[in-house]
Amino acid sequence: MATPPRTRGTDVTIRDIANELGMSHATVSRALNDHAAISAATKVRVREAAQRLGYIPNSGARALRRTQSRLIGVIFPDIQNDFYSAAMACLSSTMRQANYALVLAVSHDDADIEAQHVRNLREARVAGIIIAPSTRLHAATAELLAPLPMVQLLRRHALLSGPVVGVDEPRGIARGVAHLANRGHRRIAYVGGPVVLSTGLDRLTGYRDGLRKAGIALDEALVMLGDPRPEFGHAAVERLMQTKNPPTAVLFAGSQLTLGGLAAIRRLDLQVPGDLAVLGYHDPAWFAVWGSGISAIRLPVNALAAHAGTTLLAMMQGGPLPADLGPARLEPRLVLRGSTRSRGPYGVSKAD
Amino acid sequence: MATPPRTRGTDVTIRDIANELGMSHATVSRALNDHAAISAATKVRVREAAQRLGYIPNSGARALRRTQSRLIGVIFPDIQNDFYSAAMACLSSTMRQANYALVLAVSHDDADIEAQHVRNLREARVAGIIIAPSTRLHAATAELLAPLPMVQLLRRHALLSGPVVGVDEPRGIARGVAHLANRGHRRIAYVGGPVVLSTGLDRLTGYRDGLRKAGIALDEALVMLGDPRPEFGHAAVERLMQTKNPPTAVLFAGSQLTLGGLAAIRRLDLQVPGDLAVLGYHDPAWFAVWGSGISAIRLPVNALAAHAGTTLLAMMQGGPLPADLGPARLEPRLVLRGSTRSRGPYGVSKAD
DNA sequence: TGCACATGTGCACACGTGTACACTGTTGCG
DNA sequence: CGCAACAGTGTACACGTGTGCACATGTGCA
Repeated sequence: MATPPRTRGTDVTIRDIANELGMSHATVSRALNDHAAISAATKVRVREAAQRLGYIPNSGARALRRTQSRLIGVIFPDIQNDFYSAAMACLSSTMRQANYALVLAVSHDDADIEAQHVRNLREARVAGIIIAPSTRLHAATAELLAPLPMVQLLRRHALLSGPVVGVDEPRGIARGVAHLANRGHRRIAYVGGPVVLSTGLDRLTGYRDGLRKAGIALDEALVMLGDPRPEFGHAAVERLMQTKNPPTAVLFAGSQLTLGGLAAIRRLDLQVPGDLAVLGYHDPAWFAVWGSGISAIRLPVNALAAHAGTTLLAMMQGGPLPADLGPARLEPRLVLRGSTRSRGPYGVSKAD
Repeated sequence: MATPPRTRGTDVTIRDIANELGMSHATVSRALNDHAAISAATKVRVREAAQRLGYIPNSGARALRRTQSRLIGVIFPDIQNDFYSAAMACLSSTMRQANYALVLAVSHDDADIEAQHVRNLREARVAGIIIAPSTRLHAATAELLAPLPMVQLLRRHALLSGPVVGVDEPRGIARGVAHLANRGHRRIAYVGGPVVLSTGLDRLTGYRDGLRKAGIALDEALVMLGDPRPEFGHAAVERLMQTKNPPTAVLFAGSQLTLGGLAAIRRLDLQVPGDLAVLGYHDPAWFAVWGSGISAIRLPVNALAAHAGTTLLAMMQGGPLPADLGPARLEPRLVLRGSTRSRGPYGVSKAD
């Protein structure tokens, strides 16, 4: 040993490997990156030494050199929402297989928090972004995001560019309305999120379309719009049932709203579907076990997340997007359960 | 302009700012870091120029120099589980305020996937780890984690060191058993996860303790242990109710198990609590709206996550842990609802 | 005037990795 | 035998940031 091993107290570097094997760090670097100009024997020796010394590449340094990190930013308004947590699980698998790590930023639908997250993500030099933008996203945030490969998931925001991977919201809701109308309902209430949200507006549009097609006049008193949290769902149902001409069915355009609405239904001691039929959104797992089951407009969350992830990977490659990737508008599916069963005398009809 | 502005097509650096202001990049660096030896006037000029040019610090380069990143790895077995998604939301807030970003790794309770994640996290030079270790965590993974500041959340693993922030599992379950016994139940079934999991073992211990204190003999036929997913909960209930001496109450030691169990209960058309009382775990939001409500052993998830986060932050500071931080064993709380109401003739007793 | 001292800034190097270019040694061919 | 071609490796610099040290300037005092 001419020079004592470097004892910086920090990690093993390619220089340490080079010293160990008596060669230069350039050779080590090339060997580890499977460069063509390195002999197979050298590669084996280098890999073996790296293993033995416990070498762990420094991805920060690598990113600095390559001006390209292996991080992807995911910006969601609410990770406790079943849709987003399922999407996150799916994205995690997709991205892990491509050797990317996910940086999760929860915005709580607050534009200021979102702005701070975006700033942090840009400082970390993330290679791409998957975002369900907050309702009132700042223009400055949009500007900060503009240069990055980005896919919008479920929600879209006018200030953002890049492909949107979502569902045909109006059609999904309209189908739900049609289903309720077929069950004989004429007074169908709608409880939804704010129309400043793209999803909020699209779903409301679907509600109107559905009513029109069913030949039902829109009754403004049956439309409740507010923030998409359980509390509002609760308040909305209470207000709806207090009117002198209450609805016979209610469509919740969000799983959190459904949750709150069901609490009100329980508090008012209403029978489902006898007193009030319920159609939910997003179909979290517990919908299946609630009472005789809650019918739902189910979003294909896995397909959405997988498509968004694959699209982003393709965008980061830089080439043109393959035909089967890019913006997408998938179809929600109606899942029928007990909460919208026909209003027969005993509520027992199972036929559609 | 003596030299044309550098047009590398990449980001603005402190050198660009220095050129703009006719000073050296060292001064810019010090100004941005609020170094004492820089005049206030210079700091203002530098900040203003940084803002104007759209400078975004490169945290990778900064981490390289400081050998300290602003990333924290979070390793959870399942992000769709209400407990972990709630914990994630809470951690996200805590860490954002301390200017750390969270890298989320979902292990699906698979040691191989977990190992790959840990490897990636170490390559990213995360400053710390919050982990709910997988059941069969590899020894090599433990070794890879050893040098990092780390907090184990909810679950603990023998191969890992560092403080564990969890709950008093045996006590929580024992209280639940006591509650059921007080309601007159003598045949109390237990559906839980595998005992290789620390939580699985602790909860089973609590069940045994609870029975003993209530003077009830353990009936092995009423104990169902398997993997903690809904499917097993479903199968467990079906098997329990097929026996010639079925239980009158069942305690699910996991929210996913409860979900599956309720599906079976619905399928067998059992009345709750008339035919079978149900006590759940984790208390996700929908427990409150299911039927007349599902009683639950509620984990203080926000307190747990906040404590884990704060503890990790303190550990990363490097100093000794303050007295109020470090390992913790919080108390679960019993939340009583309709699913464990007294078995009176009409099941109407609301007392206790 | 000469010196000590405080204040503010620049120079040069370091962090770990990747790569253009130069260099060495070997082989093939005229 | 001389030279070109080639494989394999080393040297040197770059990526963006932080910091020890030296240096310049200004002030107060002997």
